Amino acid sequence: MELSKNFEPQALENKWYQHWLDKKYFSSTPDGREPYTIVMPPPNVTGVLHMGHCLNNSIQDILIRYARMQGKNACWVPGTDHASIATEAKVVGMLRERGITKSSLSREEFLEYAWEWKEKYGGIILQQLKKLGFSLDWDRTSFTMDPDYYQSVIKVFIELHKKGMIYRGKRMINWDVKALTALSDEEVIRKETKQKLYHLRYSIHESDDSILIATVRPETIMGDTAICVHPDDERYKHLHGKFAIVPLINRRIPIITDDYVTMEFGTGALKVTPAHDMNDNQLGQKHGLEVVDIFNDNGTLSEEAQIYVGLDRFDARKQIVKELEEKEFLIKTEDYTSEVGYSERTDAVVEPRLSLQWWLSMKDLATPALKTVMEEEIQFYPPKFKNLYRHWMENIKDWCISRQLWWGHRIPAWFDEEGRYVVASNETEAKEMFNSQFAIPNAQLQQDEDCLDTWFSSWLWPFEVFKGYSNPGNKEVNYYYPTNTLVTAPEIIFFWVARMIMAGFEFKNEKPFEAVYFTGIVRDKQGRKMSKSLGNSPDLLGLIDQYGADATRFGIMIASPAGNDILFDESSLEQGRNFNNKMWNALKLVKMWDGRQAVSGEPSANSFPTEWFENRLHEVRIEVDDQMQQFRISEALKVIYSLIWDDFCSWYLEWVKPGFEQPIDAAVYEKTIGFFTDLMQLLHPFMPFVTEEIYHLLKERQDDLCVKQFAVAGKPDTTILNNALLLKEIVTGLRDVRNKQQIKPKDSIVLHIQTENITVYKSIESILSKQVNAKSISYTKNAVPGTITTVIGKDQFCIETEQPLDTGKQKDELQKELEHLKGFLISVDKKLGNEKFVANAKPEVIALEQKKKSDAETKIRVIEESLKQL
RNA sequence: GGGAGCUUAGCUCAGUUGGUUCAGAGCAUCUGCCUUACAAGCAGAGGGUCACUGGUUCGAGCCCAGUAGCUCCCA
Repeated sequence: MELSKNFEPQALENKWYQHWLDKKYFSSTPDGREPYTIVMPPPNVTGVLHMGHCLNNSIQDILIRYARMQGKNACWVPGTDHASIATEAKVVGMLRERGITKSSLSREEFLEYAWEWKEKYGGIILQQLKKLGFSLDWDRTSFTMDPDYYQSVIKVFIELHKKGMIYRGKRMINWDVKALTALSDEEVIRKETKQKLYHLRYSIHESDDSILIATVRPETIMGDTAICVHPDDERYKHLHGKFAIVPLINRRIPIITDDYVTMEFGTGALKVTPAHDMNDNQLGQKHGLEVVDIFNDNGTLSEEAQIYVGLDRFDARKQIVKELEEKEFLIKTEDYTSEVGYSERTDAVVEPRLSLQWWLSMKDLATPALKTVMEEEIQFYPPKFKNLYRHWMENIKDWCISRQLWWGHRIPAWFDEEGRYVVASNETEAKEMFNSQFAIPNAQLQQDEDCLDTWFSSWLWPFEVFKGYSNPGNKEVNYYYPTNTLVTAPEIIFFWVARMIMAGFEFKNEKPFEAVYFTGIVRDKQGRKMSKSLGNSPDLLGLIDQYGADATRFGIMIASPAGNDILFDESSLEQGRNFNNKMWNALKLVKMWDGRQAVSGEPSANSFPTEWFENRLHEVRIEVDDQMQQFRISEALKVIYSLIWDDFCSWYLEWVKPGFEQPIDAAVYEKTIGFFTDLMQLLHPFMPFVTEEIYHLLKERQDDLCVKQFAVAGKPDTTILNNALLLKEIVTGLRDVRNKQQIKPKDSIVLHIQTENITVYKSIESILSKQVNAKSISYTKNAVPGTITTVIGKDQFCIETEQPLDTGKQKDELQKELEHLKGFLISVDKKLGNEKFVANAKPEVIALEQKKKSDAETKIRVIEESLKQL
């Protein structure tokens, strides 16, 4: 069989993915095995694959594949989220391109377009995930607006309303004047913005006096209902209890005092506009101020403003500044920079606004959800996020669950013309309720126009993907719920994670998952978050084409410690690609031995490498198990990477490699194939394609690596592991000497070893001579004159070479090491001489120090002897 | 203003209850190699006052306090 020069991933990936699907390896049904369940954080239907998805889902795939290979019934559920704001924006955009405005359509017509859009584009991201080899149970693909799911969301609303937890309330909200919707705080992006601070003169009622206020929003003066100063501010004490006159509209407003005001800022006098500023609103409530709302929902001035009615807020600002200036109310303008909120979706400046919205009371929901995390019934990885979570949960605010959108779950509330309402699952039921509650038969009812916040549906995800709410107690939800692990980004810890935990307890009486693994945020080389607007996200599909899916997975995982941001750099994908080639070439080497084997008379001759590697595998298996249990996934990958590249390729294969055109011992060959197989299995969850391919090329097989079960790791033999460490150390040390003495790789040496441990050396002699190109190895009691001497461990090595010796250089090297050792010995002696150390330290620590001492002493003696010889 | 976190090699980061022979990896750098699996490679090497200052301890990169710089979240 001819193997290509390098590993070529492209064709293999599709082949294997299709094979796995055909074999239904990713499908799960409840059975007697222990389940291992992950529900995928559903990406937006508007989404296209980006680095965040790649990282997030790679981790999930690794966990799922690892669990599957451990014999668990692994179930990974895919799906998408309807994303009301984002999707509605996309649909509106699509309609605009076709020359259709949303307002010209009925709700039903609009939704038809929206579904059309969803059917066409909504599945793209799921298709893209297949490219990365993710082992999702596709038959379980869910969508937050699937019919059953939709009904569950509505029922949940009704249930919570019945419990009195949902209410309507006028609240200050973040209003997006472009999307005409309320935004949660989290959907508002604060940006440093250059503005102007206008100093305006308000005259005092029935007086020639006046007061200066400073504001960045002069267009809101028509909504002013007070001026507030600090009670201790000497400048304004004479004005306490008086009234000021709002310029241009001449409204009389009180001058109030509150220590909320910062005396040093601006003029120390604050105009209070309760309808249009969060802080002013609180101040207004505290002081019982009038509320004058001067804006329409699209950000234009309303009748209440009296002037400039119908003009946009920013145009109005310009006009008003001009008029204020002309009428000499504007005293001063200065540059000022502060944070302004922008809509995440439309980038419009967010308008704080009073609005009648639906709210969910959170206090009772938060209590068990906080407790379960604090008591580690749900574990956070890394645990530092517990603090953040606690802080948020302890200061939780009610959740505004209504959105002024059509795409989503329509709020099941019916109103009559007088504004009375009932919450019901349909209109018929609503009419009955109107009859019984208000004694109005056959009322004329109108359903609420608004939709529910998307998170109000996705918080049900962990159980509703198994129909745990719509069909409670069914076999599937009983088997898979609670799920095992949630993998998500820390930025949605409040939006989603916290709320899923609340929903779990509220509707299932049980936590939704056992552990939450928070990934980092993927940033570019300069540390900027990857985003569409910055255009700094790499083309992921392009990268997969270029490097292969395995290399892409490797590249993103190797640099991704739990919970820390990762700076994405293409060079780590290169590293992944090189790793593929390394394994591919190792395969080529091993395949060369196929059919070139001999049954050796003495199997023990070559037993050291195989015995060592077997134990090394045990050791690493245990380590990887431990790392995986702690979600130290990139560490686990690093350990496997180094096991394959360094231990297997660089050491083991070199040790067992036969001479040119020589046969290999058949037993060693068999073991080597076995080791290679074990390595591929260990790496498979991380890099599924290349490992499956090599698995099948190593040997004719009927089964697939994808579902091959891990054997239980044996107990490693430390003696042989330590002997190998010694051998490696000696080889490296001698190669270093060769390098420093400029002995050409092709020139052989004669090695004399002075040691008390000849038995160990005998077992590694042949490997040693091969690795350092030694013609012969002999053992000696005394240093050999005319040789290069080096000390490794406690043993002395004399290197005989035809090269002329540089004794000066040799002496310097030995001298340097001697000094270092002496210094070291002093520090160890000091430690051992310290009574407190001997009294307090653990016995094994003391024993260790004593070993250090005797080792150092031996080594010093050996070096001093060598120096004498020179 | 409140809260959280970070600062370890030129760069990006590991470093698990404080205790191996002066702190690890990848990339980058330097030296030598076309050695028959691999130059996308092999064999070596250099490089760090663990931000700073104190404290606890026999012992601190790790624990505590303070200082400086940076980042994020909330108001």
